Amino acid sequence: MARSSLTAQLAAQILDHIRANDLPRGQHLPSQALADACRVSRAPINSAFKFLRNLGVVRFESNRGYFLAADANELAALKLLANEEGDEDDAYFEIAEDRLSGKLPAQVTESELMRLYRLPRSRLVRILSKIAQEGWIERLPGHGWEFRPTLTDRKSYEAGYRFRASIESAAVLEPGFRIDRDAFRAAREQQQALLEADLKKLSRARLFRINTELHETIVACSGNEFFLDALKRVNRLRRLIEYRVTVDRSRLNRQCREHLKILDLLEAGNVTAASAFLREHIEGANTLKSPGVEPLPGARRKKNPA
Amino acid sequence: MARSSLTAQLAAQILDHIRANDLPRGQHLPSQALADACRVSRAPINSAFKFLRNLGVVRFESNRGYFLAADANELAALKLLANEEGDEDDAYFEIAEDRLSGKLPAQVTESELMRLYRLPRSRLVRILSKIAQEGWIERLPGHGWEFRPTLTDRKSYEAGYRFRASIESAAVLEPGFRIDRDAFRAAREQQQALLEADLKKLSRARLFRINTELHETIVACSGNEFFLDALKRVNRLRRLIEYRVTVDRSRLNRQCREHLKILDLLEAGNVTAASAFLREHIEGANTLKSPGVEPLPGARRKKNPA
DNA sequence: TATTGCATTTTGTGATAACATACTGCAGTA
DNA sequence: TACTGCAGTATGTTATCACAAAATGCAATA
Repeated sequence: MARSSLTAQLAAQILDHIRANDLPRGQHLPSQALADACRVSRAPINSAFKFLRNLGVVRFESNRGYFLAADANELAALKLLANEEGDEDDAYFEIAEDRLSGKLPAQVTESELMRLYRLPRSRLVRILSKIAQEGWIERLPGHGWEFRPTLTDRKSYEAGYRFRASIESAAVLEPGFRIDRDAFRAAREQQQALLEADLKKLSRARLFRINTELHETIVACSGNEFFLDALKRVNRLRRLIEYRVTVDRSRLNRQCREHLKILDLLEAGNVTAASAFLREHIEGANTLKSPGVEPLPGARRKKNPA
Repeated sequence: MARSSLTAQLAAQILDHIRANDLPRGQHLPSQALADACRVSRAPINSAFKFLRNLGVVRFESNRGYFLAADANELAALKLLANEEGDEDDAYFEIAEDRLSGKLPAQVTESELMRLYRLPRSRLVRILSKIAQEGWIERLPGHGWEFRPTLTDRKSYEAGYRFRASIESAAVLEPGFRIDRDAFRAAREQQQALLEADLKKLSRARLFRINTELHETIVACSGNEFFLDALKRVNRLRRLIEYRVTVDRSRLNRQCREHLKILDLLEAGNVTAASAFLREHIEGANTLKSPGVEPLPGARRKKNPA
């Protein structure tokens, strides 16, 4: 189920919904209610239900609809099912990977990419637009696209850290900053769990996700969507790069403790201290990591003089 | 020439190039050199030359190519030709206008928009992607798109100001901050000219552009592309909104003087003071303006209970 | 020797049609 | 009365084709 069909997405969303509301076994699940919650019509919801029925999550009764066949707790294990890496297109990651590893030159044409990744134009264009929006590719005025150094350049990597330090420390000082108690509690539990868990066993992807989620949760409390958007944008880029960075797992323990301290400071209402500490925390993370990212050749468009 | 054909764009770029390099009358203009500079092949460059020949800017000699028919100074007046609002799609502005004025509901479908604006799907999709990237529309999981409140909400407007204040004041403190002397001189001249000009005669669009250019010039000096990108993103949104805001022209004079003071502080190497003053400057601009933006009805997807 | 001119190849766009998917309203059912 | 089931409609996706635009290589020329 790697493909990002609407059905799979919705199935995951339905599971989340069940867990979030802690629904009991046997609970009726009206299509329309779910449809409203997911902002689609009943059709794709029903399709997702069929999918979940095959998994034994829900039970079907003719003319009565779908009913929960297990309670919320029993579904915990299913979380990973369709969710890891979410709604992202596979080809997107392939392109990112190939660019980072240098397989893709700096300049490419659409048809070249269509051939390479066996994509229909529509999908490719959507992916390229997304990448352009993330800032690491650019449409040339004539034909073709050009990768920008953002992804592959060491300096950009560090610039991203400084940017994060700035906006995150500013975000907690926003006048509209209000702590989201539930989110904070969840974040705290997650960090605690991390401290106790075997850090060596967690995948990089998971570690990264937990880390960024914490930071984004904090910035979301600012009530200023511009800060949150900006942070999410940097993090989307980082997600691609951090895979190639050697994770210093010995630092993770300290990182968790710092995260908890930030939550403490914020909950104590000490936003000034939290702001300063956030900055330190982020800048510290940068200087200690050593990205294995080298500048890429970046082939010129025209023939090079030999 | 409202359409953004590559030819027109390149013609404008060629004029810029001539002016920037202060080329003398009679100068030979090799196609390939221009093509390289503009990152396209000779074909569209030649097409742009043909266009410029009709305007009398260049002269043509068989088998020898194009030659400049006037010197750089004489071209000053031509600047406005294809340049005002640049490479933007007209339909983009229509959609923005209709959304801001409430003609477009919160939820729309692609074909609805195709009909309304007589656009082929490809162009519409490109526009919508751009808008999505700017953050004021969002793809629904099923069919259709939903406008986000970013554009129409008063609180978002103010959040944007605070965000700008944060990133701009942080940007000048970046370790890589280096003043771009040429850009600073140009900016200074422009502000001076503004002080002396009849402020009532300048169009809003022009005032806005000059203002944002100054701020973006400063942030560009930070050498950190994340700050610049973030600023540009907010400004793209602001551009759409500020058209509906009553410009307080009595404030423009003070604004110019503040701009000059910021440049002074930076050139004196006093980045700390510049940073603080930038923040004041931006936040001051916000509290004094009164946007005529009201929250829009934002029609629900499903039937509302009466 | 650098540049143009031109023919050829490649790329991207718009239009159209076939198909899959999503939406909606209403009759039927618990 | 609230929901499902289903049929009809609308929407979006993919494939394909013809055409326009851009890129490229090479002969001709200053």
